[in-house]
Amino acid sequence: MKIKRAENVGGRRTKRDRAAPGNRSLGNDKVIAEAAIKVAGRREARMEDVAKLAGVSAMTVSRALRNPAIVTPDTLERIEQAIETTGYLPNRIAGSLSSRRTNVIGLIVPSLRNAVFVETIQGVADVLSPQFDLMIAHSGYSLKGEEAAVLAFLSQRVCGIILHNTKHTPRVRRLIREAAVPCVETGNLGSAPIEMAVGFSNRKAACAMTEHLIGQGYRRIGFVSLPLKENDRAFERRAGYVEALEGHHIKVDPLLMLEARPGLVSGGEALVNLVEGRRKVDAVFLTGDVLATGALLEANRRGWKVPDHIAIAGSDDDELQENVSPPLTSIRFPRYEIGRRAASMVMDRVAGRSSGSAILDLGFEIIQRGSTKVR
Amino acid sequence: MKIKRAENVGGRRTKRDRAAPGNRSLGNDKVIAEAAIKVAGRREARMEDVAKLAGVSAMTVSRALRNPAIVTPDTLERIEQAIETTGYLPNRIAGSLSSRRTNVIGLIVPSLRNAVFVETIQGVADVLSPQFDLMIAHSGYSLKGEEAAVLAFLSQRVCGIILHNTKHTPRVRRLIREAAVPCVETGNLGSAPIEMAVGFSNRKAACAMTEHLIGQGYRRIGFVSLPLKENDRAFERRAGYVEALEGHHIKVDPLLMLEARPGLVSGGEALVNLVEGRRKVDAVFLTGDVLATGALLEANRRGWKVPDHIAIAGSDDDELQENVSPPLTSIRFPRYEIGRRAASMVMDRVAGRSSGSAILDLGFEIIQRGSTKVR
DNA sequence: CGGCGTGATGTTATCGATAACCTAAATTGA
DNA sequence: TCAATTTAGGTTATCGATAACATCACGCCG
Repeated sequence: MKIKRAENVGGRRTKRDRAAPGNRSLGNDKVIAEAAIKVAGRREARMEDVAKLAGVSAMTVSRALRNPAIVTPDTLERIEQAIETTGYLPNRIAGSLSSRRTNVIGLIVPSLRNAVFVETIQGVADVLSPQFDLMIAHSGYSLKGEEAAVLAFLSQRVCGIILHNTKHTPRVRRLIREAAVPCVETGNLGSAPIEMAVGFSNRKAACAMTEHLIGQGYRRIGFVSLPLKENDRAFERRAGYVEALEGHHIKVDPLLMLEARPGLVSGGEALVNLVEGRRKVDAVFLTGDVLATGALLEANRRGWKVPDHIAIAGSDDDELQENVSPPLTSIRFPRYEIGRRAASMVMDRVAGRSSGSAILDLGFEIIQRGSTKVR
Repeated sequence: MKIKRAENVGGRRTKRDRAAPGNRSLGNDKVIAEAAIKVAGRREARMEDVAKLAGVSAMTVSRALRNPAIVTPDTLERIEQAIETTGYLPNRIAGSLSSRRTNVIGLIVPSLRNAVFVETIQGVADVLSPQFDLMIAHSGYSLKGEEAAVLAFLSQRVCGIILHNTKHTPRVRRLIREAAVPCVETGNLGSAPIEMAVGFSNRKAACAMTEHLIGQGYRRIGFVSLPLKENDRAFERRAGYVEALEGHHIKVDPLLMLEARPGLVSGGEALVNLVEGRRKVDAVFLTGDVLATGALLEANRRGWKVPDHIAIAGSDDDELQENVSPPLTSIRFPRYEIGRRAASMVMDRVAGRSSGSAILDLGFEIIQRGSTKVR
């Protein structure tokens, strides 16, 4: 991709070239130039080339591309023709520098390995294209990683940022504010957003599920989440679980609260730990990744009757949880919709169609299925 | 983001500004300027500002940022200090235009909804960052969609392209060749790549699985794939299935070959269609998305013994197929590794560390588990 | 001791587009 | 009918960095 600017051929002319034309053989120079062009391949067409061919100025070509309505149909056609024959491809880098505005939206997710983030990405991508381009980075679940990604995006002068997280380093908050880039945070609603936020309350959702279980008559309810460290989602969910228990005057037992690494196997292990542990449990609420599904599959393997021996509830409902046997009681978050909304909020702000802060709570749904019994 | 260049404040000075300073009150102008700056917020620092503060030229700052080793430690420190106090953030748009080279790699996948593509993306992202930024577009499984994405990427002047697909429109092939952008195609190996390719042969893999089933004693083997239209992966896999049968002189029965939409439910339906159809079947090979898992879950729901009543084999092995009961016999493709390799191939080419075409076959693995019986 | 590489830094022109301003012809309207 | 406005398009300077070349001060060596 990198073409050496050999001999200034077809490229920049230094002052000296013009100032001292006599310091070398002109004829010879031209020969060298043509050879070099051949070696480097045909130089790509610029707007100027298109303009010349169409008999107009570059500015008119620029206008024709961005707002065809303001040029004469006749001129427009000649320009289109010229674009065709030159094979011209607009250079958005140059356009962005000049207009001080890109059409790239930056999106940062904790990881691409986790399907729940991907659903949101798809929502974002569906709404953005084809008007905007999407740049994606992953933070690796770390705040420092997020900061690095934000810095990279700001250097790229993205015109908007979507963060799949609502917890950030102070520097990230400051950088985004100072750059005055439209920013939407998605996912857990709770703390004050940098600017706009769309998502749901993990605390409320976990609280609602726990209350639902209590409502079904369960009293010894285990809770499993991903590790709480630097994971505000898991943290909030546990808070919701505790809140529900306390609200119903059920003792909160630390031995019933586990952290598990992501993965099916890990979910199964957590279930076994709880069921075979020192405390009696009648239901387990596993939240995050595929923990609940893993728990159910493990219960099936061991022949534990679900929900009679042990009830299992999950979160982040997906097609899989719906189709295992018995199907899992779960929480459905509108992840795809969150992506779509986040994208349109950024787009609106970029286009100047909205301003001010905004928080959009899209809620959640408790879905009762066969893995917990109905009173 | 878009700041109006009001009154030329702090911005461009037109010729007239300099040529006719007398056409307005200078003193007043300055007041307006300061007011406007306040409204628009502090103007962002440029390299020039940093340079001035550090008492060097902009070029030295540029050098310090890109190759710190070539500036004096003393100068470097002053520059770092100046960057700190000005809050300078490099403008990569400007840098890219000037150097005619970006640090953005474009990646096009059919869809983000499908986990198998995401695994490759993660591989790409892990290798690319932090040196390169990643731009992602989805084609929506259509060749025209891919073409649009390629055009957008070329306009952004990405320094490399990774296509998760090996079938393209002629225009795409031509555009990428003409732009001379390093390009890697991932996934199905078969046709001649645009430049480089890394992946596996879907045909060989499906053939191997079918032969494996034949080796286990199965003779009436059903085959289910995603719809073949515009999906070279599904197409190739069916070809491999047919090839294996023919190689063993087993009659190829069109009634045993089904196309199914993606999704667990769809896989279950396909299984039922085959098992309850007019033809006897003793094994079904479902390839693509989560069809095989869906089939197994449906068999469990109906109480069909797997593998005694019906054997089930899948492809695109994942943690889920490994953990259902019975665990699924499947094909494992090194998707994450493919992403990593694709990324390094592009990076090498961008850095000029390699050249010429390359095809890398990372193969596959047949994994025998409980859903098919062992002879 | 003078010439000459070498290493650190400065100067200039340029990358390819667009904002802001400008002009001339066409159109309107009173 | 002729000034006022609109329309279509041209001109110029600029966005913020970097490539290529220029320079200048050393230190080294024969």
